Amino acid sequence: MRYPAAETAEKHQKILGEASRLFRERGFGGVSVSEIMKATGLTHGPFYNHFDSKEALMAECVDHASAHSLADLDAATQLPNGMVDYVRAYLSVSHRDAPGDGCLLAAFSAQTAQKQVTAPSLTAHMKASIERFAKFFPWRARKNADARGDAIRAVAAMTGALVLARAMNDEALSEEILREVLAGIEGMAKA
Amino acid sequence: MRYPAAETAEKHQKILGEASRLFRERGFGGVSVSEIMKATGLTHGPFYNHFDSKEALMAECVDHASAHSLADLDAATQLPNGMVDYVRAYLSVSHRDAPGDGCLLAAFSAQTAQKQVTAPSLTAHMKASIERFAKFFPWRARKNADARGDAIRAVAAMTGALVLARAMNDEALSEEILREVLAGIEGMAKA
DNA sequence: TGTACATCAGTGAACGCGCGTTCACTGATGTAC
DNA sequence: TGTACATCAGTGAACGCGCGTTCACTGATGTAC
Repeated sequence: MRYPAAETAEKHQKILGEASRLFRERGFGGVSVSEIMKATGLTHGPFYNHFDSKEALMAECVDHASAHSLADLDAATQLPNGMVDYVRAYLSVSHRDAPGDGCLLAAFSAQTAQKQVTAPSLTAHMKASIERFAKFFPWRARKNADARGDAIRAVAAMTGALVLARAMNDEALSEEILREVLAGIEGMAKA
Repeated sequence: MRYPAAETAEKHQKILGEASRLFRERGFGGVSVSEIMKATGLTHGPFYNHFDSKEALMAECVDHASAHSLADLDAATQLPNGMVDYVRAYLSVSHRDAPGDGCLLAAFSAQTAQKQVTAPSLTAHMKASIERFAKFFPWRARKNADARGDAIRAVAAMTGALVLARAMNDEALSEEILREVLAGIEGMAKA
């Protein structure tokens, strides 16, 4: 049956949101179109009223996650101590345990089978993250400061720590990874 | 037909080697049992003469890759400057472009759908890597040196850099990530 | 304002396909005598 | 040493299943008059 015009756009966003969450939790191959539509509260048929294919959805999901994530990062740049707090939240147990709402670099970077679909957005997101960190993280002042290099090192260490912490089945080690990498980045900030 | 006894063990190893390579290149879900057996030079049927299931093969593959990888790392600990050379090779373009022979932490850590199967081996591999780095990497001497913390930071940064470098579609940025993270770790070594 | 009709998102059965897995069969190898 | 037979890894067709995708149909909404 025909539905109110406003609902169509809403449902498109609902599908995107659910898919973005599920894909980050279980990977692209680990979630079926039917499952995404069920999470949205619909049957699988109308999926193709909204997206051309599962692959097209994946691409939109990476962009969707990137936009939300960058909004959080941009908010952090405007707060006093916001960037350090951002890193603390990134390397927290709660972020580790909530991949569905979490970092897209950690969730999608290793999905090599879909690199063709994800690489453009992941690359753009990486560039944006490096820029925000280079400009807004309170690097400890020093001669010839290399803010961009430090930003890359911080982002790589954060992503690696999160991915590794999620993969461990030893809680103490998992938390130690998060804690030690956090300490290293905090050490790069002004006292 | 029946085959010489020695060939059976050889074929088991051949399957393991091919699967270990393919899984690292394309992920567990990106490679079928048939494809692995074809790479081994057989039809898919006898797979079950060697392994109980695809899942059992995955578990053996992670162990197989870990054993080979730790052998390389242990060799590096015995050479003068071996650990720094190991990090250089790890953060090289050739390692980035050869995931099939490369780091299992980078290849398997983000395969969250298979965590139950991979976590024990990945955790053991992470612990072994941290220990080797803490003990054998030539950390710049200082009071109250925190070798274990430094080792964790180095391994996390290396893994993150490799995963991110592989996910980028911008060659200059990809190489910059490898180069900057390498510079950071080299800076932690004695001059 | 009221009526007749076109629209189109949602339904749910169906499609072809490739997957992991099974199995009856083959036939050279290893073994018993 | 020679013969008869049991072994069992490999073959390739077949299985059930869930996947991504398609489609004829439904029926409340929006529109034309």
